[in-house]
Amino acid sequence: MSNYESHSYELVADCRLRAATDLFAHTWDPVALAALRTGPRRRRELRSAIGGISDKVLTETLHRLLANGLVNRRAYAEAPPRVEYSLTDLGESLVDGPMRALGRWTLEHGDELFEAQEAWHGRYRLADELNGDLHPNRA
Amino acid sequence: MSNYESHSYELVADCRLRAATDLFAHTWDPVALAALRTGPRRRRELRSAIGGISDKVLTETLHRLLANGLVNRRAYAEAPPRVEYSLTDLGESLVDGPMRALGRWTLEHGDELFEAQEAWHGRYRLADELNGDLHPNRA
DNA sequence: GACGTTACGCACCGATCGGTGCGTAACAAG
DNA sequence: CTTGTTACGCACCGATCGGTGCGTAACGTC
Repeated sequence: MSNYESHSYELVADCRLRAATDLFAHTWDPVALAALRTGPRRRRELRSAIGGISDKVLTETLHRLLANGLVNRRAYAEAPPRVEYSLTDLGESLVDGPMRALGRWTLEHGDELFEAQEAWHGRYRLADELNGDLHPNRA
Repeated sequence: MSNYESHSYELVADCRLRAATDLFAHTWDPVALAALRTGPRRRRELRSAIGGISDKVLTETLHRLLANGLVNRRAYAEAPPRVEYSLTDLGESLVDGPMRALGRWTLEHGDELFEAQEAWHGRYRLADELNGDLHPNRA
């Protein structure tokens, strides 16, 4: 972070982009946000709506979303406990801005993505391609 | 993945969204894509343009982008070696679709995000808030 | 012949990520 | 009085992530 060469400034300074992409860095964070797009949900509802997340990780995920100001938390003094999570204004702007754009992209280009992944699938390793491509005088 | 309750179907089936967010899951992948938005670049140029990435991780990053069909790789049989990376059509569609949306969001709401993060910063831990909020009859 | 450059590979390492399992405080229902 | 429910916490664990350091094949330069 302390080394600024001529070129590096362009993207290191664009850390604002990283601040945004980091919001998608953890597996379940975007899914949890998407699960909240229809309105407030209790913790238990979220768990089943997401499907496949562990209890501990759900806590961590919600903690991050709270820390990033993307969701609100309301606890009611009832028994059994009742806690509702909902999107903040900031969270909503993220969901129906960039995340909706991601959704559209997946609808339009998802097949291409899957085809590309399938086409690669183990058949080429970088080393192999290198030895045939960069050093063709071998063999 | 084998357990389908009533609610879970909604989002587990929306794994297409996860397929997209997973493209942003690794720290440097989106940065590398952004670095290629202006045209083809040699590996060394990318390294300094990105700034802060290690040599090994750059290799892994490019390998993933290749495997996902987001970038092309062209090797010239020269010495010293010369390899150029560029965006595929799929990669370009991702960059100037969702990634540009992310960029716009950061420009508009980046400050709110940073404020929220700063406001949280260590002052509240979830456990503390819980003991004051959910169990107010204590103390 | 020693040296530098480029684009890698490989061994090793600490930190983080996500998962499992178990405990708990509060109350309501049987 | 035992059992169930909810929303957590905590200890532990294997896998993955990103970083460091070192080696190498090919060739041009001095």
